[in-house]
Amino acid sequence: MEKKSKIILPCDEKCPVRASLTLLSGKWTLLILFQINKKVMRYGELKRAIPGISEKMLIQELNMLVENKLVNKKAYPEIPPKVEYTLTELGLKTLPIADKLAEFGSENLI
Amino acid sequence: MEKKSKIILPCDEKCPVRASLTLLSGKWTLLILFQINKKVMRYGELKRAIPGISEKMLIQELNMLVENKLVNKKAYPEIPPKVEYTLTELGLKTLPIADKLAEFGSENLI
DNA sequence: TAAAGTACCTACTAAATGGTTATAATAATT
DNA sequence: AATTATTATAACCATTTAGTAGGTACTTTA
Repeated sequence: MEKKSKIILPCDEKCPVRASLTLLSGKWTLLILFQINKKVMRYGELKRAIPGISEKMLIQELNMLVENKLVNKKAYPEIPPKVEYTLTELGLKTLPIADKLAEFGSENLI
Repeated sequence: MEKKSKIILPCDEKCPVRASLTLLSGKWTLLILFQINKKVMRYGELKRAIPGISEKMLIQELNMLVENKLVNKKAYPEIPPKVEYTLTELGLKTLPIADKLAEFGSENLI
């Protein structure tokens, strides 16, 4: 009698999907990256581009993304203040993920 | 004097990225779909495949995925119980998203 | 004189997520 | 005879995440 034991390789902390999700799995994260995209976006523009997000979440996520080097922040010492956000090289590399989300959404959900 | 007004198209409830994220943005969701992949996975196998997830979250997410028709559930009326999970056609269509997450993770995070 | 716009920050509340323990029923293993 | 394995559900509390409301400091517009 043979033992049929299925080999399961557990996805631990080195699993690439898990690592990506640790960084990107928030409710708003990928949407913000997608909205910035290849553009230069100011804080207020992003706020208007993403109706429904609270100012707190937007600034919190932007700060997180800057910390994790997905987004560049350029502040001008002017009054009224002017701050521009762009994607870093690393941030640009998340766009294919957002593109797949967009593809799945438009083909199956909308 | 010209007015430079940048046109911003707000991403509302019909934005495909948003619609996808509403369904998939959880911390574990895409990881579970990725683990099931093209296989037939039992509850216990998934539990071992995703170390760190609590039983509660796993069953909660599986129920949600079944409800949203991304996952099929086949329960055998046996004792001890045996339940098999597979991806539906719709669920299979989320795999490209997980693949991009895996790609991003292995190239930039690991 | 008042309101609107700019990019935030802080305190508080609400919701989502996570963890633990207990329960079920029965076959196979120790 | 007791333990382990199986797939859940339910109750409870702790923690994390998200949302709400208000304020700051200054300028321009009405």
